[in-house]
Parts: sequence; C-alpha cells; structure tokens
Amino acid sequence: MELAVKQDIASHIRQAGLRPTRQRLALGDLLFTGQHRHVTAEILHQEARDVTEHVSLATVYNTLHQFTEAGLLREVNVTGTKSFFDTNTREHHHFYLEKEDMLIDIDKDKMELSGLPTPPEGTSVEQVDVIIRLKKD
Amino acid sequence: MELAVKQDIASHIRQAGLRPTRQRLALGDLLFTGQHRHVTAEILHQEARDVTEHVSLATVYNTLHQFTEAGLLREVNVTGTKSFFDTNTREHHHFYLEKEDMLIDIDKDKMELSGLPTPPEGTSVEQVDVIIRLKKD
DNA sequence: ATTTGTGCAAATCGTTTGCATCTGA
DNA sequence: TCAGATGCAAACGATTTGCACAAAT
Repeated sequence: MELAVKQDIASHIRQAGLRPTRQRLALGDLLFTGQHRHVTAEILHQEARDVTEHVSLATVYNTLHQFTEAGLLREVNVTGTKSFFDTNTREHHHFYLEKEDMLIDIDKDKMELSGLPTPPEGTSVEQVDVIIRLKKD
Repeated sequence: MELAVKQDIASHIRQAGLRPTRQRLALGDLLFTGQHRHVTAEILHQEARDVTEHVSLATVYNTLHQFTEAGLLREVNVTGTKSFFDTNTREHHHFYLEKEDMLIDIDKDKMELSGLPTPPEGTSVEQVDVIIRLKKD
C-alpha cells in the first residue's frame, strides 16, 4: 500500500474515532480505494488474506460494524441470512440479482420516492432502503 | 377451527398445488384467518403449538416457503439474520421499527415510486421492496 | 399403491461472544 | 502504561438437510 493512500485511510479511520491499526488499514484500503463496492464479511476476509499477513474473521466483522456505525459504510439486507456492506453511503438504491446474489447500484436520480409517509408518533426515519429484485428471463 | 373456514383454507392450499394436510391447515388458519400479519417461523411455530396437536419447526419452514412460492405469502428481509413472512401479498411497503423488531404496513397509495429504472439486459423485475427504517426519537 | 408430507436430530451457515494476549497512543 | 483492539475457539440463532415413518390421493 502506498504511503499517501495509507495516510488517507488512516485519517479516514481516525475521523471515525478508531485507531488506525494494521488490520483496519488493510480492510480500509480494500474498501475505500478505487470503485465503490458491495462486500460481505466473508469476501472481505478472503481478500484481506490475499494481501496482508493476517486478519481474523471476527475482526472483519468488528471492523465492518464499526465502519458502518461511523457512517463509512452502509449495511444492506437482501436475504434473511447474510449482510452486504456498501462503500457508497450516499442516498441511492439497489437492484438485487437473485441468481448471482449480487447488488447493482441505482443512481439516486434515476428513481424518486414521492412523499414519504409520516412515521408513527415518536419515531423518525433512519434510513430508506429500496431493493428491486431481478430474475433472469 | 370451523368447518367453513377449514374448507376455505383447504381450497386455498389446493389451489397452490399442495395437499391440505393437518399441519398446513393449522398454519393456514393462523395465517389467513383475520387480519394480515407479519410472522417469523419461530412465532408461527409457537402459535401452532398453542392451538394444535403438533407441528415441527422444519414443517413450519417448509410450509412458509411453499406458501411463498405459491404466492400466498411474501417474504420480507429486514435484518441479515431472519425473515418475516407477510400475509399481505398486494403491492405495499413497510416501516421497520428496529427497536421492537417489527414491521408496519404502509398503504400502497401513501407512497409512490416514480419511474422504476430499466433493469439490466436479460433480467426483469420480480419484486420491489421498500423498507423505511425507523428509530425512536 | 404411490406420491407427497412430516418429524426428528444432526448439520450448516452467517454471525457473535468470552477471554487471554497484544498493540497503538 | 493501559485503554482499546485482536485472535481464537466456542457458542449462537436461524435455517436446511437426510432419512425413516406417516398420511393423502
């Protein structure tokens, strides 16, 4: 990992109130360098194994949740059995290809929700998820 | 269970191409009599235990999936770890109360999606899920 | 009689936890 | 130094599977 990139990611992580440890830097590099992506813990763990000394799966989970908490990632649930984490935290929506079990971003201005209904008394909107499930035809 | 209701449910199940067994009738009764509801396998299993002789959890899962397959139910995924099944299969959306881990229906005409984006070549839309996550404030 | 469904227990998958050890500020 | 982070293995919750037995047509 280049020095410039490393420091970029380190400050990213510090801004989240987390220590830039070796593991977080490695995962941050995989997540925040280059294109936006949708990863599962499993996938990220695999990738980390390929490029760095060692990161445990538990640490991958910890880190994904900490990053999400800090607003660096966004969790996306499409199946009842696992989670994706999206490096794009801007408001946008998703196609979900069931067969391939993969997500595709939908540009925010490609689709609009007209008039969110008023949430029940005492609650407020935290996040809006729109998932368009696709099948092969 | 009354006879009239029983036969109603039996035909419901037959229309789905399934045999109206004791277990399916019991579950169908819990699901399709009265108000629309959002159930988990666990909850339905509990309820079934209270009103009938015996239904195994595996059968509850089988049945929920068969009913879903047949268009009698709709699966809703809000967390990465479990599924809800909605007895309302009309197009509509959901509030999700994270704290209580429960769903609330949003009437279809309370919110509109303007212009679904065109799905990628070779795919077509199977289902559109809109979930508005709510937090207590 | 044949096909379909069911129950049970074991297996699986994704995820979380407890705790001893290590590491960054 | 010492709060915070990590690794490991065990625990966990939801779901699925394999297979012998039972029930529906």
